[in-house]
Amino acid sequence: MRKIGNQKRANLRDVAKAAGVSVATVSRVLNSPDSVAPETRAKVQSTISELRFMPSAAARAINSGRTRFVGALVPTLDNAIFASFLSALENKLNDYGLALIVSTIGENPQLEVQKAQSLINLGAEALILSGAAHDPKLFQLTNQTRFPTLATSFYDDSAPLPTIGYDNHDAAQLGVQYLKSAGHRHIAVAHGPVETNDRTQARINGVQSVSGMTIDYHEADISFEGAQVIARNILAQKDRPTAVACMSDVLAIGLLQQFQRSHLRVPEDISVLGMDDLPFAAHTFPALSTIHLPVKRMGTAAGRAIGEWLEHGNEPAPERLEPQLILRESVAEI
Amino acid sequence: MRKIGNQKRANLRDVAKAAGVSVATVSRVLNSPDSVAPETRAKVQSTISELRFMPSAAARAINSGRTRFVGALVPTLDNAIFASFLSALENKLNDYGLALIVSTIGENPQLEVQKAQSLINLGAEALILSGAAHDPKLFQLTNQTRFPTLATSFYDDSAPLPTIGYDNHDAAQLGVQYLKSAGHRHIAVAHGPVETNDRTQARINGVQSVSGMTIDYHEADISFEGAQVIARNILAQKDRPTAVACMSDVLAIGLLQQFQRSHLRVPEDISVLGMDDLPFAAHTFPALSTIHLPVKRMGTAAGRAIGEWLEHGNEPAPERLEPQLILRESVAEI
DNA sequence: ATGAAAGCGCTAACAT
DNA sequence: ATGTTAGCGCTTTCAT
Repeated sequence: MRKIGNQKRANLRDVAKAAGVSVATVSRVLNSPDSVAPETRAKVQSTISELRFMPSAAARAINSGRTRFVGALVPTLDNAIFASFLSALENKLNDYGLALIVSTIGENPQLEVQKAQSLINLGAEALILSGAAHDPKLFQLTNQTRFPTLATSFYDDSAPLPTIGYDNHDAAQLGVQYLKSAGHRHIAVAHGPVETNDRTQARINGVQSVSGMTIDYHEADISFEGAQVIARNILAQKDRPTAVACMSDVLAIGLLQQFQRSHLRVPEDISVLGMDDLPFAAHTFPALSTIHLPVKRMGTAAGRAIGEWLEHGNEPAPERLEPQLILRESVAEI
Repeated sequence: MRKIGNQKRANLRDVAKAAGVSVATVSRVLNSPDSVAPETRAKVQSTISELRFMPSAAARAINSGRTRFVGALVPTLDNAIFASFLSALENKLNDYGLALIVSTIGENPQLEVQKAQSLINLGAEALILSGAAHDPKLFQLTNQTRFPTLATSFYDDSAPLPTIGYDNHDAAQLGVQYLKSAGHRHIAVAHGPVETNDRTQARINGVQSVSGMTIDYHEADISFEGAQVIARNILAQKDRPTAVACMSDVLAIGLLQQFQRSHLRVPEDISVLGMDDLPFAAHTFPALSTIHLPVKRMGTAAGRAIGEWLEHGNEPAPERLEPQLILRESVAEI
């Protein structure tokens, strides 16, 4: 038994004995107070606080089969996009009396399976995933057992899992179309690794769906170092594009800095468009024009979906959230 | 009982029956495989995977008294400082086979007590706090029961709890001293709310410890909006300071933008010094000089401390991590 | 309205 | 090396 310090934690029996009732009665005041006589209830409740009694979640779980927490798997916390999502998710979950436990998995599908496994072992009642690309084993894990699982950060109403998110294809298309309407005909696209990230792939498809543009593709890590590499390559070009569409704000902000450092003015000499709408994006100089991805709303929607699923058995319907063009100062009309 | 889909989850007894051994043997191959004959072990293991058996964490916890997860309470995830800390913490914890569950509490001490309570209810084996200011009830909760609790984000070897962190007083002092050595004699200090944040208070004390400076204090929310207000106030001054020391990078980055927007050059017209060293800080234009707070190392140290405490009973010693001056481009020597 | 008692899935003595 | 069995702290019938 786990004892902390000297006095071991009081349990149901201790309370029952001290209050002069049976354990069943104590359990009742905990779970259905109305079924207990007011006086009895009052006495039990006061004994509970006297003894600082706290029901054991484990013992509860073993009986009720409910742990009241769900797990989320995200690539990283080191990215405001996921952090915002998770904080909105946690808030909504709390409305349903559900706790959230977060695991980070990098971009490693194997690790994801493993962490999903431990989350389920731990007792998670549902899983919330990011993106569409997952190890098949993950689906074995969740699909076969019909384990409540939700995919986020993308929208696809024909996916094997319910999805809640924005359409990455459309988001990128929206950006490039805007660039086109602003008069740009030759642009660069800066994006992260395609191989390991399905959302990036979807965005590139969106870019390609816009006709009548000359487009150079630059792939690098989504990091400031990656941006540096891309900037160097763009700067070295003989026929330089008039704008660069970044598939991530981090890349855009990095480019902003690198261009200015090379005495290229943004947007006079070259335009930069981001994607994500990180908190910082509005506060760079010049302020970044970007595609806003509704991650807060996504977190709230995911929380509600899971809450309804677990508490009322309503299986979630796919939900599509619209990305939005945010015009600030980093793109010029030409 | 919780059953998912049709076939209820296999349990120890099912495995034992199917493998033709006793439940104890199955339990043994799970917990001390070496004590089981190789053949028996092999048979049991194969039955385990056939039946997709997964031990129930709750049942385990109830017996062993161990849940193998710890809780962390942070103000917010919407701040790279905490996100970095947590990801390092989680990594280190994983080395000890410990999982991390994160709760966000804003700047609300009441909420902190409440969330701490639910974490403990849930079965957390230890708690990791941020900062020094907590509701007394929190200490009742943890101190009286000698619940393993660690405080981070500040250092104080005489605190009631073991602390792992940097000295906020020294960090601020370091910054202002640098400004002084660079020739600045009249500076502004931009900081967040003092009332609700003990770390901010400590930093201000550090600022005040430097003599021979004229210092204007500007308090605002730690946000870009807050920075905007502070920038307006500084800009409106007749006798303008030559530098502003920000107690947070968010404030510094906001100021950078606001100053440039008002056609004030940084650092030629006014210097800006940050604190935190957010990932973005190196990639603003001009790049931000700042005080680096070793949050990654702090996360690792905290993870190790908790791991050693829980796994080997070694109570952690306070640990002091040094803040570090990072010279980039936003401060001029005059 | 309350109590007695049977488990839940597992671990840990204790036997063999 | 393996089995038997008594719990762990709680919820939940089923009686009363």
